[in-house]
Amino acid sequence: MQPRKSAFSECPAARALECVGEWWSILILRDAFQGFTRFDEFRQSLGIAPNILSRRLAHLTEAGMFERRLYSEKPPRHEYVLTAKGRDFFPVVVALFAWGNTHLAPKGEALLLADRKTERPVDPIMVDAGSKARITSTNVVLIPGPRASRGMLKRLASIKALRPTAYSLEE
Amino acid sequence: MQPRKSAFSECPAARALECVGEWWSILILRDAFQGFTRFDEFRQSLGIAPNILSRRLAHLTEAGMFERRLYSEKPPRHEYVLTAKGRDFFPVVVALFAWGNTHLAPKGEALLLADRKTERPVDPIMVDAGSKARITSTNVVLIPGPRASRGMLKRLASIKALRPTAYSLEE
DNA sequence: CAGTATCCTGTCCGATACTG
DNA sequence: CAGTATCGGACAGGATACTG
Repeated sequence: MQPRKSAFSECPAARALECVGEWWSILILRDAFQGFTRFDEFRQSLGIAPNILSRRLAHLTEAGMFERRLYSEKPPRHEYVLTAKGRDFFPVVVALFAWGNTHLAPKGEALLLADRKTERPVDPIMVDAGSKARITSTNVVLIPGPRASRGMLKRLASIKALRPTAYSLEE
Repeated sequence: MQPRKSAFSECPAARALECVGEWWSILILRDAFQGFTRFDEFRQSLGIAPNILSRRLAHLTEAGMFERRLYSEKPPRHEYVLTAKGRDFFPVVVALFAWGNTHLAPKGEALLLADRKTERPVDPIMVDAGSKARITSTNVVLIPGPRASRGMLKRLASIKALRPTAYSLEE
């Protein structure tokens, strides 16, 4: 991820990408969610070059997604443990996973997500925590938050004026 | 995104990244969800170089996220309309957005997601469509799907043997 | 086992100029 | 307005060799 100066680092999604925008970052996190914590576990699982893994791990640690923790004194050995921030990234991976399974699985899924206890497959969707209403591109909008800048307010106003059914291809 | 040969393109999340792994792709989609459809709308909104925008738009169109549709005969003008596949990507953007707002907002959010009708902020979470149970990294696992390969089965077995509470940093 | 050190290639991206 | 053409730079990622 090159440094980005776009006015749009005001958008949380854009900021998120500055954190995990590299290809491998997300896959490393995916494996971390499976319980992987060690260098070689990641390396073998991903088939990634060690220098690259080292770089990405360092970056993710710096970004506060992992904590590097000593698990053996001699020889000194570290493991990479997800922080709260890292763990909270889970929905992103799940969303990506679900989308991939629906739209990119070449005739049938190779992998499914399942409840840990019942082992029954789950079908992940986004809902509002309060109302439990499903969140889709048609029923939510962006609104200014407490720290919205002047420019952001203007932008949001102009968006409101947009043809709202732009994404109504074939429906 | 360089071509990846890792055995792990078997994972839907990895395949998804081959589709939208570039930085701009997701931001373009984000804007598309706001109702943007035209070249210059994207260009101005993102502050992206036209050649790059052209490339990304072509790639996303090829990947089946957008459909390029003629909206004016003379002069010939195209707009980029989200397909069903593209629209289904929304949860990923929302998840990214929510995570960014929680963990990267420097004292207060500039933007919030809200219900389109009531304009009340929503708090996006992942749940199982059936049971409505919340999906977290601790209560779901990967299981083999109908098309799981031999290698995948072996891999999943080995994961099961992993210390299951690896991500229990400070909790 | 857990990395670091080098070298190399690809390409993503930025800037800019130009066209119907 | 909606792009294409060209050039250059930065860096992610690959391959490989080496260390405690």
